[in-house]
Amino acid sequence: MSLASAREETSRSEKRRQELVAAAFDQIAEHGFEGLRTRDVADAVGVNIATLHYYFPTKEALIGGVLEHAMARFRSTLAPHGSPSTQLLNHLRSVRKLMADEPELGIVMGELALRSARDRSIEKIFNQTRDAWQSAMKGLLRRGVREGNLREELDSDAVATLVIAVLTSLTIPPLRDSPRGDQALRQLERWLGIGGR
Amino acid sequence: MSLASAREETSRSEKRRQELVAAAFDQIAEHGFEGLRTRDVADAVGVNIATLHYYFPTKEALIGGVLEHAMARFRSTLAPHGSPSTQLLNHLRSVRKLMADEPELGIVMGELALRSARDRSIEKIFNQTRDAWQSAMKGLLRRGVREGNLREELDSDAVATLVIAVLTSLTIPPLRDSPRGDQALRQLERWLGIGGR
Amino acid sequence: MSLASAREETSRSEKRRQELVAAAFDQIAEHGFEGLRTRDVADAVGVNIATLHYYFPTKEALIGGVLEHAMARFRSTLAPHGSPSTQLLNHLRSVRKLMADEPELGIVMGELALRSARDRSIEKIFNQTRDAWQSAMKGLLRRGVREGNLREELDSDAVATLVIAVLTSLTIPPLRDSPRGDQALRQLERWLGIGGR
Amino acid sequence: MSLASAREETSRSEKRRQELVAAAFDQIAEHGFEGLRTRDVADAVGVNIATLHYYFPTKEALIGGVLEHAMARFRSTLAPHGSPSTQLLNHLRSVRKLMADEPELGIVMGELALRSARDRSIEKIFNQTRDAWQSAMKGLLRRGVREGNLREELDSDAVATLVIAVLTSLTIPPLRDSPRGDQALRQLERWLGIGGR
DNA sequence: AATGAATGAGAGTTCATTCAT
DNA sequence: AATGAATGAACTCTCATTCAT
Repeated sequence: MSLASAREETSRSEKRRQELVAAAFDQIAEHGFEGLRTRDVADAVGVNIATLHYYFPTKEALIGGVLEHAMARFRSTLAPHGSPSTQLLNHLRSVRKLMADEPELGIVMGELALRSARDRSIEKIFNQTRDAWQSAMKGLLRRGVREGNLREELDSDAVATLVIAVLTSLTIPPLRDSPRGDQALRQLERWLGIGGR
Repeated sequence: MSLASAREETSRSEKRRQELVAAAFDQIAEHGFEGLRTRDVADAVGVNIATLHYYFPTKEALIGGVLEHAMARFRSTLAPHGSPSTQLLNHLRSVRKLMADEPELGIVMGELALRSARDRSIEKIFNQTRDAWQSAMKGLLRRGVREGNLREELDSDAVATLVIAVLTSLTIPPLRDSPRGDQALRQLERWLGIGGR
Repeated sequence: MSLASAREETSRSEKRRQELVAAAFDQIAEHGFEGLRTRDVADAVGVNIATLHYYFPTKEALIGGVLEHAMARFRSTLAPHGSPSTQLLNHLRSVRKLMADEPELGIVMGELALRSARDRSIEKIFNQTRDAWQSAMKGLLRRGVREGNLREELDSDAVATLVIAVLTSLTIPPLRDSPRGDQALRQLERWLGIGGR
Repeated sequence: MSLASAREETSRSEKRRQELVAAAFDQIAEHGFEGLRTRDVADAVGVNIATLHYYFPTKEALIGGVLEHAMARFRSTLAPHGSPSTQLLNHLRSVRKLMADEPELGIVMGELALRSARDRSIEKIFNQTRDAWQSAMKGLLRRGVREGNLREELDSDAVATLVIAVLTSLTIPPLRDSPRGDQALRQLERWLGIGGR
């Protein structure tokens, strides 16, 4: 087998893994963990249930794949550029946009968040992501104050926490779909002194 | 059977219903909807599984009971008195206290919130509660502004939404247990101009 | 419910347990442990597979029931009366008869014996039975020598072991069905000086 | 391809077959037929499961290989030399030694013996081996009597059967590991008038 | 000669629900 | 009002076997 076809082989296999993860993701978004059935996942991809177990030995392993996928999808929103206040504004709006465009991601994150209370491996990854988010946010706020883009009196740590709290609440159904999410964010922007109007 | 014993009979029956609901509530808090088993609920109360079905014909009916119970428990926190800004402060703190003292309620509310995306009957009750909360909050803020306890420029509707968003985020694991919940709330109080310090 | 019907209830339940054990016994006799399927056992009794699990939570528990049953069936052969040499002769012949009349018991004992090498709980019960058998046999031989029914020079312990070895070998297919089993036993009787001819 | 390399190819292929048979043998010894998994066999040899099926089209075929292997291993013990009584003694002791040194062989023979009740092809080979063994033993005894090494009154056929029965019982767990196996054999030697103390 | 990927059939086990008592 | 017994339908996971490469 040539190197090229070996690479092809690898990617074909990896593709199947991702198809399965994507299908599982969709199932969770639609029916919750409560309604996640390995057979439905396999059916959605069009493979036998045994094939699913060939890639993911247990349901738990499949969920692990979904966790990774969701986290990666979410983290990709955190890449910032521009002045601190612009970055902050962009971040708030891109998270909001992400939740509006892909409500499934919000649902799955919510399901994972709840599950993190019962599943150590999920909890660990969740905490890591949250800490990274928190310190990125804090650094952004601090730089904003230093560069004069944000109000002086602002306590970067507490505000970072509050901002994350508000963004997190966007994943919860009552706020996700309604225009209230936008409303809450705009008020936050006002208090932060960014975003105009 | 005398009227008295009939009433007794009824209340004894009602007590059993509530025991079952409480046990189901605990199960959901500990294992999520994913891990809710009617048999475990019956065992926890010490009755036969068939007895549970005598009181709640289906699992859904039992979950309905839990929903009612959780909502009632939560709404009881919303009864305020004192000046608007004091009321607001009290409300923020009592919700925070409730989440700290009874984390199970937060978990179950979270589980129900997620389920509301899939279950019309839950969604309906959730929306009602949210709307009642929102308009109570809005009224409070408006009165606060009118009476001079709160800043003039405050847009009562947007702020009400934001406050509810922050309070809601307290039910989510990453914020529930850590001191960050308090941190976020204190920052919110500062922005609202209540709570001193 | 009256005491009588309670007793009836108990025995009806016990009866079902025994039906299931008997069916499992038959399956093992016919197909070995290798071919033991809980579904077939349930079908043989005419109940749903879930009913089987109502009585025996796991397959292992069912096998435990079969073990008990087989052992009890076997031990019932050990009840002796008459003079020692008569008892000994009776014992040899009744074990042989048991194996000839109920070859299934021999097969199942063989399957259990092999499994005892891998399963501590089976091993334990097997060893107990063997020890009880060994000491009963030894006592019988010793009394036989003392009462003059058996040769003086006989080493009761070694002979007891040998007798048990020969009887045990009767459960193994090559000796079980053929007339060779009888032949071996008759030779043993001759050496023991019992059984005439 | 030259003749030499063709032969090499064949023998390399034969070697792989034997590796697989040996691995299957070990699996049966450790887990019984009940726990024999073709995948484990392939893994033990370090080849893909599909490779196993290249050499043995079905699991039955693999078991056939194990049967042959076990029988060959066992028959090799039956080659005797010396005077009849010495040969007999050697035979008893070498069988005992074989069982003590390689208990796996005993286990696998036991598993095969049980399976012979259900599998015609195993039964056939088992009967052949047993018959060969029986007539070799009988001839040995007859010659022993003729040459004055063994007691006159001895019925060679019955005694041969008995000896084989005792040796067979050595493969069964309760007698295999304990010192009782030796005890039984020594008593047998005493009755045969060979081996002395 | 060897492999990765895939599968059909079936394994033991679970669970909400029912029903006679 | 309460129970023991029973069940249908499903669930996750397993295994011998196949096939394209």
